[in-house]
Amino acid sequence: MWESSKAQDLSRRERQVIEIVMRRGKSTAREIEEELPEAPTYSAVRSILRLLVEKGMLVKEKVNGRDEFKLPVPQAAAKTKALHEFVKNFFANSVADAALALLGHQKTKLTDEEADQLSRLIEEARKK
Amino acid sequence: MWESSKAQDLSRRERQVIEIVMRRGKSTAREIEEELPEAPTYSAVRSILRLLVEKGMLVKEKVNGRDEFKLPVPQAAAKTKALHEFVKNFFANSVADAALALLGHQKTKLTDEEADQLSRLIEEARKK
DNA sequence: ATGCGCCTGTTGAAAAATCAACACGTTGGT
DNA sequence: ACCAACGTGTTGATTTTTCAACAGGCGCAT
Repeated sequence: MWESSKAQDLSRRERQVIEIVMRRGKSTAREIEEELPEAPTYSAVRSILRLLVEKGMLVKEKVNGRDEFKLPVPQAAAKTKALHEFVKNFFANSVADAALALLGHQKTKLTDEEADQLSRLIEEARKK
Repeated sequence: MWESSKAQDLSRRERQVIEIVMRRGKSTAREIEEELPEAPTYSAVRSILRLLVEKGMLVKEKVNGRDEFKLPVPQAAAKTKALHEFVKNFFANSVADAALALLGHQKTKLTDEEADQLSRLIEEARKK
């Protein structure tokens, strides 16, 4: 009977914490404390983590008697979902526009493997 | 002496408003009210807008005696910047990973023109 | 010109987020 | 087994955010 908790509803600190966990895959409270901008006390970090667990945005797991925090879904899937959510919000859901903004006018360099993979995906997505 | 105001520092409501303006390019308070999830009163929306202007995150402009709100920088640039910020936070700054997540495993369809543009960008980014 | 409807800006109350202090439990070294 | 250091969970105070009520202004139709 608790809420589904959209990312939209997260507060500033909660968002920052989720981002760290998304990037790292899993984290201890101490690691999050170290990465948080304007980091508060360790104790405060714990409070935020507890709230996120209550909201179902993170799951807590004992590892060697210590707490580790992870996303309730596989990291890769969560990141992909977040990216598409972002594209929906900022690029009116146009994946093409977003991809162009991502790859265009940039000193981005791709390995041959990456470039080949992307080319293949593009051909698959090309409308018949 | 005023703050630089990173997107990181925005509160939940402020973020929602900025996203709307990013997507629309410009907005009146009334338009924002209509798009906000769990919309509060018009008056409350105005309060949030005023704060955002004070922080320099939005600029206010009189159009026909009415207020319109825009980003202080061109919309396209702001969106691209936000996207790269996102990639930095969620994909450890790997544009390639993000692009793969964006285009991969998706029912995304690209027009020939879009596909051609993207292919060209990829070849430009391919390491020599 | 007058009134009506909408827009505007200010203020302070209500709610939420943020934070740190504290008490307690656990680990690990000696 | 002991102690110190560190991890944990709870609580309540402080700060920030969120919100709506209100007072006044502007445009527009009559």
